[in-house]
Amino acid sequence: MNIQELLQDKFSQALVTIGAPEGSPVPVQRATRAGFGDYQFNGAMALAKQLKSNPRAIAEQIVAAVELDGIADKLEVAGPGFINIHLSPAWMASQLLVVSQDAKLAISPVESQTIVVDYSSPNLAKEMHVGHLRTTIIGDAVVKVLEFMGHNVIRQNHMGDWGTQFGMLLAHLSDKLQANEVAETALSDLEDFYREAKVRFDQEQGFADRARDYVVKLQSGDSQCLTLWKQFIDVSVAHSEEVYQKLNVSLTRKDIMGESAYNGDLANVVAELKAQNIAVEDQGAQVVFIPELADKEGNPAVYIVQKSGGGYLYSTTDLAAMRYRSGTLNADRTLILTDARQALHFKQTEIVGRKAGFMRPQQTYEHCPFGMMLGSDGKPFKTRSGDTVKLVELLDEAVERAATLLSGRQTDLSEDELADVARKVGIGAVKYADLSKNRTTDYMFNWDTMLSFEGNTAPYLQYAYTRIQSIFRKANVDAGELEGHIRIDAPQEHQLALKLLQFNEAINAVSSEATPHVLCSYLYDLASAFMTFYEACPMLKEGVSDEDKASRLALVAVTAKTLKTGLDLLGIETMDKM
RNA sequence: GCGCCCGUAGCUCAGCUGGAUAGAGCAACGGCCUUCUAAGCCGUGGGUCGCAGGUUCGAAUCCUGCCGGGCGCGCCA
Repeated sequence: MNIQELLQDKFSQALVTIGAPEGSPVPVQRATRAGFGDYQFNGAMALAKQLKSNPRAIAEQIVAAVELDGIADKLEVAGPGFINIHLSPAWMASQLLVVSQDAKLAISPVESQTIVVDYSSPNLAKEMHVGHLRTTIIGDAVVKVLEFMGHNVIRQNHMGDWGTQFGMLLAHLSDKLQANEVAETALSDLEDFYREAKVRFDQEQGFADRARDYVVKLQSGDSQCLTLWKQFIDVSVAHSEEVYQKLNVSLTRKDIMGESAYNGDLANVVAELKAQNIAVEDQGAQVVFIPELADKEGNPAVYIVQKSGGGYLYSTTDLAAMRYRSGTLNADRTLILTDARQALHFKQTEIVGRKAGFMRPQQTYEHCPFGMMLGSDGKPFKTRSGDTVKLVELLDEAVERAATLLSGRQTDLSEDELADVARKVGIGAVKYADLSKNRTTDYMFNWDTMLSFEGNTAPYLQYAYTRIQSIFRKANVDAGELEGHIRIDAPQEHQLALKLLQFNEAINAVSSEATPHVLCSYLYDLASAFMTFYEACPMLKEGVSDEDKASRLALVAVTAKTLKTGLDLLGIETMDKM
């Protein structure tokens, strides 16, 4: 249980005591500014209205009734009837002791669920570009947080490895191999390869027909065609694995469940929809009419599950995926991280799938949308030459910039250590820049913002961590062996301790809303509270009492542990020196 | 035309289960290193929270209507 829940519990009991109507809200929230305590209870005003009484008098009654002995030092009624809650330093210290002794930082236990997270899902026909960054790293952070909380998480990399464009690519690859090229070489640059194939498709006589022929053969399981397809997929998957590795993302080959995996089930999906009279034939295609999404004239939305030519669409694949996740994987929740343009599609898929019984009512289907990446001109992000920016290139540039910055600094790090720090700082900066935003609308891509190392950035958090490690080195202590006698005295110690105890609240928010940016801003606040503490509360300087030193080292040890845990969950690496 | 999302400081963004004087970072300006690592700290300036109504003791947050932008609406994914 986190502090907020604990206080809500206490206040809701107090409300019963003073005879408040049943079901009255219990608005406990973090204090909005310094001087208003640590938390506040804001329910007195609304209650006074209902009870036709004076809000300050109600607040006084609640203060008298609430049992916070040992938890809060002081409760004060302020303004129209706010109750400001000042937590007891001794209680906070005792809570920190619990946190410091628990590997999971005393994260509140939850009922373990099976949660499927569909993320990254690149199109294998092309190289991963900056547009894939969001789904990949947000998804990975969400997955790690859920696992940290004790859930059974199943990653699903729903790769785009199937579809009409592969006909063109396979025809082109086939020719390359005929000319004795090796697949790896031919596909070393997927963008170039795609462009070449496209040019031939548009211009070369007979090529388009061959391409279409390949699609049919592929989907009907022609073995020669499948071999060719498999070669292409292998090389392309290797490309994305290179990116995953650079990004420090936890996806592996066993998490791949591409569109092709559902190919054999698509006919069943349509047959079942037809059998249930959910899908009907219209203009030669198999469609589902969705009255729930009708326009004002009553025309239902149309959801096509099979083309008039017999081909299947991504709607069919997503229904098959839904059924697989619900049935075979037995998911309590399914989270799908894609860009916002697909919102309607997933809304429709859910309606149709539920109607068909492809998932159980209590299972959730949660589309987690986000905006597209735009250039500074407000248009979809492209390089000057009009290409998309490859993810690998962005990452390499980030590491290079970090290395340049490092080379200008005084350091006792070896070459290898410098390279390692540059990598962690560069990659961390890129990830944090994206993870820390929660826009469902489009957002601007900016090299300088993305590769910035100052202010609210990953290096700031990494730097806070290394400062603590540096203290431990100088003090010659092992953080794990510190005695936990924390005494909270200075206001900077109080703020830092408070922040540490709120880790729980941040984690909960990430898991329920799939919003890692809450964790980012929590960690930034924490690092910031530490920096302030660091300036104000010396540990190893002359004149510091042994007692202060021990207490502050212990406090800082919990800080380091929390920072590291939080950054790990975000997929951002820490280091001892930088 | 209908639907979804959005409009907060010069820029990029938090805040939106309604709570006190709307917050960060960058940019600008002024301080702080013979150092518990200045990738830092402290401070100053900067906002009719798109506009107008409504609900409320209280609205950036909820409701309605406008204005502005993005996206989506039958055989791409």
